[in-house]
Amino acid sequence: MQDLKGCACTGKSLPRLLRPAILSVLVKGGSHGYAMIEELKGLSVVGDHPPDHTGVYRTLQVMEKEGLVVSDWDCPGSGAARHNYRLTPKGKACLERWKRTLDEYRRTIDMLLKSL
Amino acid sequence: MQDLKGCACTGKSLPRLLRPAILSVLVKGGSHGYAMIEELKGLSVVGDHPPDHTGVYRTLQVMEKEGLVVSDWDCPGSGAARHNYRLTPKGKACLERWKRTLDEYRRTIDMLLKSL
DNA sequence: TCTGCTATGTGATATAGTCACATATAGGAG
DNA sequence: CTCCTATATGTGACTATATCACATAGCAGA
Repeated sequence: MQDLKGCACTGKSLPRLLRPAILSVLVKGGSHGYAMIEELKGLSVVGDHPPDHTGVYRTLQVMEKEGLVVSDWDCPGSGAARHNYRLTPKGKACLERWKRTLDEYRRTIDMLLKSL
Repeated sequence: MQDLKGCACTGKSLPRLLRPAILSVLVKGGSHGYAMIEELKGLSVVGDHPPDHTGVYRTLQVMEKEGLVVSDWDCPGSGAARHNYRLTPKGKACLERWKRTLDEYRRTIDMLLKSL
């Protein structure tokens, strides 16, 4: 399959949840940064503490360099131009890998909670 | 109670799991770095990927500066000297806070898994 | 003496996320 | 026309967390 070595989705570096959250929005169809930020507010990553918008834009840039997403410019007749993102096959593979990783996280957190 | 503002245990900065893992070992009784590392191998934070030992020592130093743990030197007749750590009341408060935070993480991860 | 286990640590680097700040279009209120 | 709000995107500097390479020291057994 794809080369995911060193990618955060392998769980190598106990990641935060921004990357899988972005992937979960994109898998439902292409979208742009601002719309994702609005959706992530609804998802509410821990309490009422949505992720910083700069982190979302920056993560999208990094994910594009890594080949997980591709983008094109959407210049509507009215309103600000926007960057439209779509998942690549590599991005979909990354997403599948995240399912396992998140499941492992959940089990680890369960173990921790039991021993606290 | 204690001033935990800005402390990672409030969940402010989607943390990794090293701090609560260390607290979970210490709450069972005082211990030293090496023993904690051995226990954390058993806990296996994600797959078979135990935390780096330098991170544990460094985190303990930081936690001592923050007043979550206190230490004294244990110089046994034979073997290398070791740093013995115990939880402080502030450390116990931090631990209690972590329970809520970890529970929130688990719920967030559950939500994410459902939407992937 | 050499190896391995116990036990502790520093220096440099990498990664992830936050805070303050900057830019631009467009619509409505005053 | 100006100000405010919403939409939309970003950079620079900083902080927090974790990893990699490397260093040290006691003691036990081959």
